[in-house]
Amino acid sequence: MPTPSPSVWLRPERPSRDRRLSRARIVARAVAVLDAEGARGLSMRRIASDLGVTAGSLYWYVTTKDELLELALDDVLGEVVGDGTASADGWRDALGGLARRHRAMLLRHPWVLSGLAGRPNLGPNALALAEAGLTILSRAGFADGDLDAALAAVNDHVVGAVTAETSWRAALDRTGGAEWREQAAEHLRRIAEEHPLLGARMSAAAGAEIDVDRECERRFAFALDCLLDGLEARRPSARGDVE
Amino acid sequence: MPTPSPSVWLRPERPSRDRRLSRARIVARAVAVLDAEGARGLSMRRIASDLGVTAGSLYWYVTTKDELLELALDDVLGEVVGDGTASADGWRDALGGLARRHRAMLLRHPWVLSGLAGRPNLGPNALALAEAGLTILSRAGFADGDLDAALAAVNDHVVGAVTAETSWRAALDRTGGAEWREQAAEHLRRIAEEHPLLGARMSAAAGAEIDVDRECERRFAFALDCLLDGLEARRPSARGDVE
DNA sequence: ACCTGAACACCGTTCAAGT
DNA sequence: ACCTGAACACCGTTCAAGT
Repeated sequence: MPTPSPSVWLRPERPSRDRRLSRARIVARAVAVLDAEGARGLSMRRIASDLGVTAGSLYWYVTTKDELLELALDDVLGEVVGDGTASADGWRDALGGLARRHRAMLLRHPWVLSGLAGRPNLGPNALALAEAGLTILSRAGFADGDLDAALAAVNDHVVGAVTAETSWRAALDRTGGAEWREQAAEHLRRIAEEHPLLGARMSAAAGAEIDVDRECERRFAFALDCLLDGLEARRPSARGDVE
Repeated sequence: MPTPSPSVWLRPERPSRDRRLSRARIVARAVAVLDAEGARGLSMRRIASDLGVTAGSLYWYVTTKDELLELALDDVLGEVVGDGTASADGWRDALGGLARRHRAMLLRHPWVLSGLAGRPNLGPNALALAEAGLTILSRAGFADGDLDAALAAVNDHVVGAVTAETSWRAALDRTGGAEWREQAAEHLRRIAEEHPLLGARMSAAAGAEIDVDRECERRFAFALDCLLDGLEARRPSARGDVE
């Protein structure tokens, strides 16, 4: 505590500029490392050395690496709820846009998915994202249990789709090397024998030299349209829907 | 140690003699440890000591811990494709049943989700599961790109829904202790202030002392029904649909 | 209050050496 | 062929001690 003074306001703020560290700086560095090198590249020691500090000092701001990951998760979730949220579009476009921005964020930070599973997710940005979705759906007429279920349906599709996409990309990255083309082709032949439909789909994809980006977007939009159609059919009323 | 390759499945297993270890025994032990203690509890040294062997010896059968996780993943995927697959039900019940068994498996082995994201998934059971889904949808009349997209839609929903469920459970487990009831209530009050809709939904859930199992099942079925409705609407023809 | 330095109890992986 | 034992280069976390 600094020397006492007649009033807090007569004394300048604590010399906080001397602090080399802060929770925000640590989280920002963690996100940068995760983006650049994935979950494997992240260690407390790495973050500390990037910040010119000892590993132990991080624990002054963060109780555990797990907690740091929770903070990093919520940090990037902040990218989803943009200013486009309050648009006056119909509920379909509004919710679809939210889902697309959510997906885009997960593709920018794929490490999020590897930590989402068993981890609680109650940060301010996660809550704001949920509120944004609930607002759209509530205006569209959903309430009570259907409101929860409708939002969950769209959110779950986003994370499921991006999970599948990153898994597909990982497989392509590893078999993409020229050294493995022969092996991969042989493996594909075997697959086609035992699994005719799958083999046909895989060779169709290989033959068309498919653009993975576009194909993933197409599948994402397909299921999203199915879901939104389903929600539309179950939409009870149009309270607040001025259109 | 075997030569590295892009995926375990592109390389035959090492020939066998009488030996204390085998790939199957190692994978079985890994799955058991993962089920009992989660991904954190798994280490090469732990598996080795469980099998009465040194850590280094595992590398005779497996090139890397990552590859072992690929094998463990496919191992539990084998639980999904049961004998019920070839039932003569309509395509809706058949596909829905497959999705439900998939979900049940993921709930039994929640560690799968934390490894699904960046990992290739080309094991025999993953392929068999895909073929089963393609068979159902193909008989229902889907073909080409819609066939892929329809299967992806259902699969993605399964993994997204279980991801959300495990995350919810993790949050409940941590705030469930009696010491945190006060803190949690205060936090909920704050949430309700800034996020009225979310706050309302959360206190509705808390007030009803909601059964998480049932609620998760309900949401899962809700979105699944939306998807199946959407697929039905997009179903081009009924080739092979004798009904 | 904030950070260092060293320590503790772990990791995955490699590899010569044994059998 | 299969496994040991020891080593290497890491981890997350704690904590007395400094400033």
